[in-house]
Amino acid sequence: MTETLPPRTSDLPAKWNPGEVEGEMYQRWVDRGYFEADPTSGKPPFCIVIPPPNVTGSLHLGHAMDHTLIDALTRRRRMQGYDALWLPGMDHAGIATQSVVERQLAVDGKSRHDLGRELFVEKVWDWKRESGGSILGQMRRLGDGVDWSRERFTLDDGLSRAVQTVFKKMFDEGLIYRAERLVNWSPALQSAISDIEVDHKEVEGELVSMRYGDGDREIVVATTRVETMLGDTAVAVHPDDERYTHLHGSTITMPITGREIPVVADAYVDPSFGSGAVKITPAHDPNDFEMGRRHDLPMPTIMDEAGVIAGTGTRFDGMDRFEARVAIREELAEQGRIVAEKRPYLHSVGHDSRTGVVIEPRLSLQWFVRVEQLAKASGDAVRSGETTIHPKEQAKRFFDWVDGMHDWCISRQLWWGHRIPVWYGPDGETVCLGPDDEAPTGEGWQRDEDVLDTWFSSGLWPFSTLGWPDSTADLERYYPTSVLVTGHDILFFWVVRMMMFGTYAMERAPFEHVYLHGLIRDEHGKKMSKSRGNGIDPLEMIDEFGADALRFTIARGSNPGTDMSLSTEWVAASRNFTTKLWNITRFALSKGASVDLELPAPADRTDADRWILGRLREVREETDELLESFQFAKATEGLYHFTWDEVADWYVELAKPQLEQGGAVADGTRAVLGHVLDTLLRMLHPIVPFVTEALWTALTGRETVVTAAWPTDAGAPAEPDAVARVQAVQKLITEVRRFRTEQGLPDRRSVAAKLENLAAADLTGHEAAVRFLTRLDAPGDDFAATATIEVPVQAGVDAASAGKSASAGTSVHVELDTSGAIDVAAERARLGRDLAAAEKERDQADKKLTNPKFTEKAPADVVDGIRARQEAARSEIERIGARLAALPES
RNA sequence: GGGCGCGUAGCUCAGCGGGAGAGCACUCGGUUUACACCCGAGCGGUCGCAGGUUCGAACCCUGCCGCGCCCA
Repeated sequence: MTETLPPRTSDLPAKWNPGEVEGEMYQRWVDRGYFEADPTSGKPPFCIVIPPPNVTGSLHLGHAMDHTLIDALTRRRRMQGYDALWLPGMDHAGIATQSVVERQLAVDGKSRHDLGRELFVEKVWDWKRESGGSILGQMRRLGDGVDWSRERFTLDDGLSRAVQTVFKKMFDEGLIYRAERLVNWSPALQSAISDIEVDHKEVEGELVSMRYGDGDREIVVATTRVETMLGDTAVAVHPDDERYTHLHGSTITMPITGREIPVVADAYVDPSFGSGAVKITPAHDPNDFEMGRRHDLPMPTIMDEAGVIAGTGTRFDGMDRFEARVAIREELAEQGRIVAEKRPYLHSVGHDSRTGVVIEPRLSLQWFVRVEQLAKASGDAVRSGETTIHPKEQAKRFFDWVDGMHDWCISRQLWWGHRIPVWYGPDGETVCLGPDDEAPTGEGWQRDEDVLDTWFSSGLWPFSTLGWPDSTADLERYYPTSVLVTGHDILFFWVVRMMMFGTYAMERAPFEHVYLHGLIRDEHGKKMSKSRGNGIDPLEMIDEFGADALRFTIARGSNPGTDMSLSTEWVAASRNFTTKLWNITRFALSKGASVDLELPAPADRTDADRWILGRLREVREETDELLESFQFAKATEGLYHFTWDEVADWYVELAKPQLEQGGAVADGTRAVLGHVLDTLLRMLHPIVPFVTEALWTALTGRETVVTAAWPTDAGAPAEPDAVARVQAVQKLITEVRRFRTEQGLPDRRSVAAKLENLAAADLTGHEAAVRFLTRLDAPGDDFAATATIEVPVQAGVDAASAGKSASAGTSVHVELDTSGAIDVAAERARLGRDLAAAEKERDQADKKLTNPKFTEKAPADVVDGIRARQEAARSEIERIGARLAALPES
């Protein structure tokens, strides 16, 4: 599999230009079939189905987030030796897609009715072929490692068979029924929609109190929707409300229509709200509908599908509902029937989430899924642990939803979608057909006109895409899928439906894990929206910074349970990271780093080698743990800091003198560099696939990192003494640099220095590294120290515990010849700051240690730790005090 | 109204019982043969407020204030 190619070291350009490389690289991955699953492979299966994007949609940051995380999971599993399948596809988006084509027709002044159903649907297919699915091309830009050979579409033949099969099964088992109900009706779409497609928003309306009836048979009712009075068929009062007892069983006369409507007694009415009497419009309000059923009231519909008043026999027929609201109020006012008006009156109103139009509850004949049993099975799958929801806080939302779910209205008054497979016969027959049944052809048979909610087919996605209802090898192997990754805002849309259908049709929940990520917001945590103009186009980010930079930003920000902020600056910072990775690899290659060299034997490793190999192992283990628990942000952050702060800033720098040294040490350094980068690039590959592919193939001369093995044994056990010595060296270097900076000694200016006490500090052999990284020259004959830095190092502490020479509290002395007087004020200030810090440290320790309760009750190791800190602080204070005293008067 | 979550450096966020951290921004210095998409050094915080538990609280508990999301 890893055919060896000639080393490409020399091909590595000075700069990483993602835009020039990514497209071609992606195509190569696809051509070589890296992303194709193989059910015959004998490897363990791992499967993720894409949360199907909408065929009309284009890639936005929400997708980018889904896809980055899914791709990271899938690529890692592939490297771990799984037969990894990420199955792509789209849903047909009934309403959205139909609307697109209807808008095109409208340009020519036509409607779908001018074309007729068959021709219109053909037109939509034409649109889909020509313009639909642009998101698929955009997924390639992101680097999605999907199996294109298994791409599916909810309206393709196989998935349509699945829809019809499950519909018939549910119909036959009484889980799907048709009924005249009050549904959420969108006058804009002229279709029913389901509960979750309705957004409830607070709006400023009006509360109008008006008087019905006359004389001793009058009653005051209040409403925010005055126009519905045309459809009132009763006034309800509480049975025990003495104000209205005399009216029970009688009728009152309606204004405008002149109809006589009954006064009914019903305990649902809250006598303390308003007048205690409620107008009842059963065909236009859910509560009134229930009341109407209880009292067997007539249910006249007073509007047409577009929300225009119709069939009331009043002059308001033909008026839009909002226009009528005003007109009727004005007429009632003229009649002196308006008792009170409260305006603005803040109340919650349902809106069609797609068009923003106010929902008009409408009495109509629709198809419903009886959800009780399905919802319970879904809840049980999570309760039993068959499916685990991450983060677990989200499980409660899931339970609340499935436990209180209403029947699901699945019919839509559209043409684009899966047409309901029910035929009505001339003698009132109702026949539901499966996909292989012959449709009745006799005289008078008619097929149901409606199509199914798109989410009916999306709900089958985890198994319909794998071949169900046929029992295919893919279905057998990849169902249930391993993980579903999606935004927490989608929980009720896909996740619940997929869970319901999976537990029903497959008798197994469709996912082992559900990972719900947060949403992407702008740099100030605000929701991105068109109206705010703060949206970021992921494709523009890819153009400007490369796909890896966008992916890295998203992965780095994706903390479970929280939304993330994103801005151009942050993507730029991620791009900087890929550049850093590029440069350290390029440096290593230029110095002959290789994966083919043997790591030096443990005894031959330098402290820097031991340290970085130990850190590599720790980071690898942490990364594994974090990725297994969907903690993408922490895993990514850990790799970022390891790469930049440890490998680049320290190991690469410490490697320079080692390489300079030549011989076995230099060879060992080349091997360690090769090993560290090999491992690091593999670990980063799932997150930043492109740059790691370019670098890893250059480093190793092998074909691809996509199918390279995930590191399982890289690095070496941590060696505390080596770690301590490297930390001591780092501290020493930093202190010298501080001194140089504050004394205004430019980096390039050579400063002669003597380093003393290195041996006592257990730092023998590190002098070259210290000199190299602090630009300190060896003392010449004319050396005359003008300043001294004393750096307490703790190298000996760990060495002592490891049985070596104890040298706790040792300081390294650096004597410098700055060729002139030093800036005493600067030095005094620097020492003063250090002294204050040490005194604060000592005071805190003193306070604790003089508190007998602390020494008695706190664990011994904590007390010991504080003692050690107190000791260190005291000697530091003493040391600084001496230094200050030794400074010349300023 | 119910539920969930969040208030930590200028901004965005980690930390969730024993030494206040990161990225970005900012200041100063730097044409160091991997990198200015960079390097080095720094500045910056009564961890929302008030109580409580504890030897010890950013972290646990209670209340309050402010904010976000979901559901009704």
